[in-house]
Amino acid sequence: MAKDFSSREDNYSQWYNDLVVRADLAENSAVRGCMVIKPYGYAIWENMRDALDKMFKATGHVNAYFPLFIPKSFFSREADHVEGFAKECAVVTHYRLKKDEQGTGIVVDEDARLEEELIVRPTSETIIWDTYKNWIQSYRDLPILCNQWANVVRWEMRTRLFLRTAEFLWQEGHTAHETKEEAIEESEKMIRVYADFAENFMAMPVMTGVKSPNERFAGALETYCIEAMMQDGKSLQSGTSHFLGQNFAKAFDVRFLSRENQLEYVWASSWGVSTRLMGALIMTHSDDNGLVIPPKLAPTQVVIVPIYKQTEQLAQISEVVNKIKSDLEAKGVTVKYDDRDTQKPGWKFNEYEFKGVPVRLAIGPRDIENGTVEVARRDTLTKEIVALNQVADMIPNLLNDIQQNLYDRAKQRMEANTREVNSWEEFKEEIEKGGFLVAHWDGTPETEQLIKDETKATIRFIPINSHFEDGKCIFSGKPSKQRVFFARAY
RNA sequence: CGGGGUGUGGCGCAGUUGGUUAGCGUGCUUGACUGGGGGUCAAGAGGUCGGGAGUUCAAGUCUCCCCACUCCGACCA
Repeated sequence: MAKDFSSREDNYSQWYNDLVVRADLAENSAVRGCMVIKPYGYAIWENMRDALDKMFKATGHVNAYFPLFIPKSFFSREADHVEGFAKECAVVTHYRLKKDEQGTGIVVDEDARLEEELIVRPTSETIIWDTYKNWIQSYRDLPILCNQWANVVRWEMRTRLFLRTAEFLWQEGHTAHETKEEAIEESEKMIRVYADFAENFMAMPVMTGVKSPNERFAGALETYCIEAMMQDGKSLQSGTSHFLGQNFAKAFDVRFLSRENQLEYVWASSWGVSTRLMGALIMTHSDDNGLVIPPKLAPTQVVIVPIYKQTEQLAQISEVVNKIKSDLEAKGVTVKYDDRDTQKPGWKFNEYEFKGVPVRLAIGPRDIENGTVEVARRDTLTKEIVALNQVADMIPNLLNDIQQNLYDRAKQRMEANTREVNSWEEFKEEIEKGGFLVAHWDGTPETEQLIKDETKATIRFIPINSHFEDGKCIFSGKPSKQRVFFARAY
C-alpha cells in the first residue's frame, strides 16, 4: 500500500522528506549534511539550469569558471562579508595524507600543512573580484557580465534535502559596471529574470522586493529577492540579486580609467539561484499522490502505459503507441513508452503519478478496438477517453493547460495566504496560521529582531513599487510609511 | 554545543516479568495464475540484534562506557 501522505498538515517536514526520497529525487549521503541528487532529480535540475542559462545569455551574459578554493586572506578584505560567512566555512589545511605509524590506516601528514589555509567557496565574490582586478583597466573593459555554474559549501548546522545542504549546486552571476545606475539596473534586471523563470517555468508565483538590512547579503548595499509561499504557509527565499556598490571593488582594488580620465572604483552586482529551487518546486505543487512537475520542467511530459495480456496484444498496442510517440516527439513533446513487462499497469500508474509526470496515456485492447486512448492529467487527477487520431494534436494544448493551471492554483493559494494585519495582537495570532502578513514596521533592525525573537517571523521583503501609506508600526507604534511582508521562512 | 529519541535481514518495525531455533510487514529470487489503479498463491534467499565490558545457569531484553543516526533549540547571504 502506498503511504498515506495526507498527514502532511501535521508534519510537513517528514512529508517533504519522504516525498523527495520516494520520488527518487535525492537522498542523504554518507557525508553529513550532503545530498546525493539522483538521476530523476538531476534531470529536473538540468531542465531548470538549461532554461535559466538561456535567459542569462539572452540578457547578454556569458559563462566562466573560477576556483573552488579561496585563500583565507581574501575573506578578510570585506568586513561584512567575512562576518556573514565565517561561521559556516570548510577549511583546507593540508595537502597530503600518509600511512600512520602502524601502517594500518591513513592520517593527515602534519608536514604537509598549507602556508595559507584555503576556504572551500561558500560564494565566489572574493575570488572573482580578485580576478576581475586583472581584467579591468579602462571603461572600455566594462561591463563584465559573467555567470558561473558551480557547487558551493556552507557548513550548516542543520540540513534538509534541497532546501539547505552543506554542499549545493547553483549559479552565481558577478557583474562589473561603470556606473552605480548601471549596476543597480543589472541587479533589478536579474531579479526580474528570476521572477520570470519562477512563474513561467516553475509555475510558481513569487513576490519581489528588497531585503531589510538584517536579511541583506553580507557585503551588499541592497538585496533584491523573490519569495514564494509554500503549502505549509512558510516563505521560501528562492533567488537573490545584490547591488554590491563599490564594496568589493574597494576591497580588491578594482579601478578603471573613466571616460573623464579619472581613476574610479567599479560598481558591482551579484545574483544567484540554487538547487533550493527544487525544494520550492516540490513544496509548491505536490499533493497527497506525490510530486507534480510542471510540463515545462518535466523530464518526461507524457508517459504511455500499455495494458495487455498476451504478447500479441502488446505488439498490436506498440504499433499504435509508436505512431503517437513519434507524432508527439515531432511536436517537441518528451514521451516515454513504458512497455516493461516487469511491472503491472497499476503499479506504473502509481509510480508515474508519484514522480509527477504531467500526462499519462493508457492503451489497452479495449482502446485498440474502439480507436481510443485514455488520457490522464496529473494536476487534476482526471481521466478522459480521446480518439486515437486526435490525441497527438491535443497533448501540446493539454500541457499548456496544466502549466497554467498549476500556476493559477499556486497563485490563488499565495493570495489566500497574504493578509494585512494592523495590531500586534492580531499579528501574533495570524502568524500561527502561516502566510504573508502585510504590516507596518518602523524601519529599525531592532524592531525586526524583537519581532523575530517573539514570533520567529522575519521581514521577507519590502515591496519596491508599493504605494506608500502612513501607519504605525505594529510592534513599536512608531510611524511607518509603508507596509512590509512578514512570514516564517525556511 | 545543550535537551530528548532511536539503533534488530535492503527498507520500515515488533520482540511481554531476562527463558527453546529472534519474528512481522515490505522489498528481493523462482514459478503459476493474472493484468483498465501499487494483484493472488506457493516455494526460497537474506541476521556480528550499533560496538565493548559487566551481572546471570541464561541477555535483543538488565547495568556501565563508547559510537552512530535522528528530532527540538542555538546557527542559516
